[in-house]
Amino acid sequence: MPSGSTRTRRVTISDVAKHAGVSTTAVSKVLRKAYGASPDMHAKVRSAIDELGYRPSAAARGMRGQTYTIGVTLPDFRNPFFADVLDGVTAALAGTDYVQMLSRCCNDQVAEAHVHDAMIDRSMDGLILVTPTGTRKHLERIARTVPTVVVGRHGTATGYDTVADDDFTGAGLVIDHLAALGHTRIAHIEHLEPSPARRKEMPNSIRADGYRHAMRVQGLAEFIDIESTSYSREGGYLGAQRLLARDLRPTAIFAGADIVAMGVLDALTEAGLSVPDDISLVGYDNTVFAAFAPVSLTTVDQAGHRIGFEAARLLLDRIATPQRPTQQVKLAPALVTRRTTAPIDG
Amino acid sequence: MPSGSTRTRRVTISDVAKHAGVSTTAVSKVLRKAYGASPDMHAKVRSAIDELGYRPSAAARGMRGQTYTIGVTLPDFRNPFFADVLDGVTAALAGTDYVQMLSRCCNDQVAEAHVHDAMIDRSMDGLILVTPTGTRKHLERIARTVPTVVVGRHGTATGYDTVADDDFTGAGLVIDHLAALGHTRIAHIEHLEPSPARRKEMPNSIRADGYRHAMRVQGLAEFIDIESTSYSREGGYLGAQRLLARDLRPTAIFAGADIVAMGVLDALTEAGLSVPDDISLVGYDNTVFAAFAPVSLTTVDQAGHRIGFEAARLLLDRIATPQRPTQQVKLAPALVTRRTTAPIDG
DNA sequence: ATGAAAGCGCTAACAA
DNA sequence: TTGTTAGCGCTTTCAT
Repeated sequence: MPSGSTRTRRVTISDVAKHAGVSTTAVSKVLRKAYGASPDMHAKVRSAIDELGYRPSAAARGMRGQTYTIGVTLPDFRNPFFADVLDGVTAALAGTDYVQMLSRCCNDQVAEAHVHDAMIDRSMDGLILVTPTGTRKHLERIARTVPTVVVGRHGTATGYDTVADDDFTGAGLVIDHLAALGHTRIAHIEHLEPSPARRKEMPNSIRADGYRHAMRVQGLAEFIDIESTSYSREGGYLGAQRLLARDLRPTAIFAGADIVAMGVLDALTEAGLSVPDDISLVGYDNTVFAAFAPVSLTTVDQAGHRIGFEAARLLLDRIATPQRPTQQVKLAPALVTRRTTAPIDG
Repeated sequence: MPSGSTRTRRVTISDVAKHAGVSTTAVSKVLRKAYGASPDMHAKVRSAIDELGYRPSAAARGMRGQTYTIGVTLPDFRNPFFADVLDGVTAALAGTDYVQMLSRCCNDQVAEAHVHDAMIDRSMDGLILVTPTGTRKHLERIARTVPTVVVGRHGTATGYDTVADDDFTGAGLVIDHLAALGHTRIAHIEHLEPSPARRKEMPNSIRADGYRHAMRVQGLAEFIDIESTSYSREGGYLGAQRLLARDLRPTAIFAGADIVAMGVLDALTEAGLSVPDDISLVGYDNTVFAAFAPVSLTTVDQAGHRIGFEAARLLLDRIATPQRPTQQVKLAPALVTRRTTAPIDG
């Protein structure tokens, strides 16, 4: 709000039009690179824009056309994996007129819905929702309102595109690796998924499914052992404590996420157990934390950068062609072997 | 953009007005809790809003009044300290009509300016800039356009409020602690600040000043030893490597930030040195990473949550009273002693 | 290829 | 206390 004394009126499209001696329509066309403006017109308008230091008001644009704003929602700013995703989005948006604005979703359905609403209220042109917790129905409703890409959830939606890591395969990579090292008592700490409907979509559930499947394929069905807590440091700590209390404790733990592995390490340190001598540990995400030398965690790289890049690419594509059929992109994970896994008799 | 088939027109203020049998002005007043609407009017409008599921368009609001959007810019999403700041902002905004939108600033003056412009273009009501790298002049210009609070920079500005940790004192806490443990060869890894103008404002420079000052006070002037790299893991790694190459290597390292300490630990692990037996290490920020059991880093808590909270509080205050004199809030840091520091002869 | 004019959904003077 | 009305800065028909 201009406050009389200091704040000055913004340069508007009509200032530019007047300065260039053309109509506001012409300026608008140049701004949007729309059809119907001669090279001459372009030049005149461009220089007027530069001279006056004009910048279009996104608010005003939003009332009729686009705001050139992409909204991105994240469940958590502490998990460094998401920073990789954001980098990918940034890379895909570089060179376009689009700007990304972020919000945290709080891992809570109501708060999440508010954030989505807030972005829609602000006329954002498209949304990238990273591992949202909302119901399928809610997501479909959002997607009906604004072009949307959902990251990290599986399944085929009718209204939005999805980009996800192939968590099923990723979990398999972990189990195969541990089995090859001679481990049999391989336990898993999962993020509890209370909603049966979402169990088919959420990465945490898929990872647990992949764990079960791979254990069976390896002939280790009888050793399947899952602790359900949450993808958080506390969840890892609690899950590990319970696993250590078993009569025959596991020789390897597959934590569903690096952040969970952090909690596991807290518990193991406390119990005086060393990794990998006493117990092997694998995470998931390949966050910067996993690469940290004193930790050096074996984990699964799910290519956060590429996930973000693909999501943004799909979104721009959908903004341009809202009618095209939805796409599901699944990216292949890769095992990153470090120093928290060792042969069983090593 | 509505695409004909599926997307439906949004409910507008006139729909609500019609439904409630009142004027749009009345609805607007109720929305803004403005003066001049009877309780009766309130009730009628409220129920119409609920029945129709109306939500105001921020774009339209932005053209005349407020957008109820606070823009927050961060230099880096990987440093978990900033998550604490964001939590504080969120806490202060809870219960208000304001929503925060984030953007990364990339630690680059040009990119940063673009982000600031993007937020201004989107008619945000206020900006919280967390450790921006721009010049003082640039910041003053932003503040002349929109109410602004700058976090993490020192000095008295005429146009914007500031909230910062007392970095000078914080560095002193570290040196006093290490000196009390008998250390004399205490080295520091700082973030290089090329601009002389900003050297008086940036937290990194102030921490280095505090280090020098405290060393002198402790009678350790001759041992002052600074490596200039950057506040990043790579910076810590590089700085530590250089320090370890000294003829007489330091017995303690004060890393300017926890993230730097991470890099130092990488280098120490690589060199086969153990902490704190071979060398003591202190960070700055008290991020979650520092509390992580296998690390257990002694560090300085700069109360990120309170910093964010105060910043948001000041901003809302300035939005309400643009003319009030600027304020500088400086928060006292506290040393958190953990397991990376030990007596020199321990 | 260009411009005039209508209108997007709100807020804020002003009138009643 | 309430309603009428004029824009805010753009985009978009629709003439020319």
